[in-house]
Amino acid sequence: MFAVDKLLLYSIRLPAMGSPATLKKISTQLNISISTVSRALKNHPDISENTKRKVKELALLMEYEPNAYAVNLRTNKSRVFGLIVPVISNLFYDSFIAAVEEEARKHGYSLIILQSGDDPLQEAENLKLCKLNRVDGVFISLVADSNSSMLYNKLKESGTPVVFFDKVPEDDQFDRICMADEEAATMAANTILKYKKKKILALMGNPELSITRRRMEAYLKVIHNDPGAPVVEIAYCLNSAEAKKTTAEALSKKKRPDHIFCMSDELLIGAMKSIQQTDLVIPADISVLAISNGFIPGLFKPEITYVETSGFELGKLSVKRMLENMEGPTASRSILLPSRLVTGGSL
Amino acid sequence: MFAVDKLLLYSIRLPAMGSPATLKKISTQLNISISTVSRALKNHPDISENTKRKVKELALLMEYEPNAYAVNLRTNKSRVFGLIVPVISNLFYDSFIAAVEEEARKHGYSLIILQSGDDPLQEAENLKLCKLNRVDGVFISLVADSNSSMLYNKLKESGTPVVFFDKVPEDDQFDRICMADEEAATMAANTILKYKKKKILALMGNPELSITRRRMEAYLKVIHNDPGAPVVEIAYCLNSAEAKKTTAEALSKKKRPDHIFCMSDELLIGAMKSIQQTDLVIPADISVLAISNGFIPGLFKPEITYVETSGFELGKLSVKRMLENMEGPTASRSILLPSRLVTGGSL
DNA sequence: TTATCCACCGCAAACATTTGCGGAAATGTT
DNA sequence: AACATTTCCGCAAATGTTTGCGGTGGATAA
Repeated sequence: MFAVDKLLLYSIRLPAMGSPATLKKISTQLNISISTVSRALKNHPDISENTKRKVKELALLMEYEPNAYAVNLRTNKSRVFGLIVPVISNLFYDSFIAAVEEEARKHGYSLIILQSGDDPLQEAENLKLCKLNRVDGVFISLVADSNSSMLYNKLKESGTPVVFFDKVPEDDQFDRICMADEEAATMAANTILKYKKKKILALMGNPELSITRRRMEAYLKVIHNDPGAPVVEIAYCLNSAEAKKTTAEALSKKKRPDHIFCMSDELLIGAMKSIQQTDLVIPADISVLAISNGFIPGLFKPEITYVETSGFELGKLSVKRMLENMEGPTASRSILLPSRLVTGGSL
Repeated sequence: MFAVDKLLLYSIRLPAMGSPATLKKISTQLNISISTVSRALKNHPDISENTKRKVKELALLMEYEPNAYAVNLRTNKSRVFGLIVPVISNLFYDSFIAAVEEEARKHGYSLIILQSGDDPLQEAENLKLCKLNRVDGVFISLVADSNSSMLYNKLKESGTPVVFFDKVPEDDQFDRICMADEEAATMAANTILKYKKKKILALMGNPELSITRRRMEAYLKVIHNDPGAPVVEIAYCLNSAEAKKTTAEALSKKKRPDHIFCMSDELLIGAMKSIQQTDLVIPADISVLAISNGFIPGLFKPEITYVETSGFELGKLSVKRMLENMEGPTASRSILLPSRLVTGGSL
């Protein structure tokens, strides 16, 4: 922590001389070889304690920090993950990102974030950017009609692990981390059945996505299995605005629904906007149930009952899986994150 | 697009042999020097069209992509920006991040994202990570009691531009991009004065932050300048929960406020939760005005009137400023993003 | 014929680091 | 004293790319 050779201290042109300190600069100051400095800094047993001490002290003094690029070039590792999402500004993804960042940093990894903006071309470009930046692994949630399968196949073959999350490919030869969609939808359906509703408006997302199909099928399966099953009207909405419009139309019909199911936060927002524009009272006139990340439902009065899909948890799981991949090659796995019912006052 | 020498085609062990293609591999295949390949690929005038053609075709065939690390090591540029925020999962920051990603990518930059989690130590660590990753520039929004000034001074001295946004230091020798806080607060104050309110509860954020002080001072200045000024009770709340508690207490007093001003989305959420738990009607019994990113106010019924502070716009501005810095050293600047009033039904 | 010039290309250093190998000195063993 | 072992360290190659500089061969001009 102190006592660098005094003579040395004076002979050194102290801080930033040629700016960033390098192994070479340290080595010439100390009149030893570069490799010795390198080894001393990483406690290689070949180096004497005495030398180590000197080197470390000088390194501290000169504020030496290894040049990541040189290290990466040599070792072919970057300690950086790529993270590709359709959009960043989204309640689910941003909590996912937050979790990944938090977990990754604990293990010394940083994060490069790319958004694909629902554009398969940009998604492909993002994959290339990941390759170009030589990331050690990539997390990706696919855009709807993504067709970059060759691309991530190639990535995988080249030894870069790919972990899919949320919007995942059908192909089970990949690592896939997602919500237990069937379970969540089943839970939602079972819950609403208890309330003996007559007519359900079920707002579903993009029908091209497997996540939508899984949730819908599970939902319908439960409902249709019930003897006194309510009528279910399925409506596919790509975004909040469509959900709002669809809801408004449904509510203005004479035989309006007495329950609305929303398979995502986005759709919930749209539905609520329309409900708020009527005089209908929740839950007396109409009840609402959603699958949600948990933030939005709590903003309304009454708070909306929802089946939780935690982006944060999913993120932590994804990192865990990625780290397993970093240890060495493993068989691909599909992991489902269980969900739970959070009761508000909307039923 | 075709017609690689046929002989060549056969002599090449086609795709991934030693996996990633390099200049060297191309050069040996073609029996020319590495430098020629390098120059051919970047259209250096010294290289004949013929050679260029051959090189490019083979490069395509072998799926050559330059190794970013080697390039960075050589050129000392990474084409990566660092972006440090207190938290990612936040309506303001995530739209900011989205904008920065979008703009940065247009100019060939990628983004490394770090969150400091309101911890000055982690903020310092993040700064170090940026240095370590040799980013070409860093965007940073400070945590409350941040004291990393030496750190970003050092970064700046070492030639890495730093652009502060939102939560910026007092020191005007840095680039600072933020909302026109005075203007926004003044606008909010002037707006509410028209409504002849008696008692205002003003929810303010962390008093340690200059952003809070600026907004508060401007707000109070306008109010106190009015002859029939309403009483203003200032309450500092660090988060949504505190805002909720504070509001609840205020509303339960006999002389309850007839207007609530929230200087941020977070505080608005807390306030609304408490209002919703009463029978008070907005705007008849109590009116609400916020400074907001724009998403939250639209969720309520009636929609909350707010002064907009767009994270998205701020992001675009920040990148623009950063790119100016990339051109060469410039004098530090402070940029204010003007705000506008968005009228809902809460007044 | 010789000087000049241009078009084209290769050599080698440089960037910062890691690592296998080998070597000198010091110490230990007969 | 001769040999073996251990301790400690340096040499040099390797990673992939960029770039200043120098060199070759051919054409044109003097």
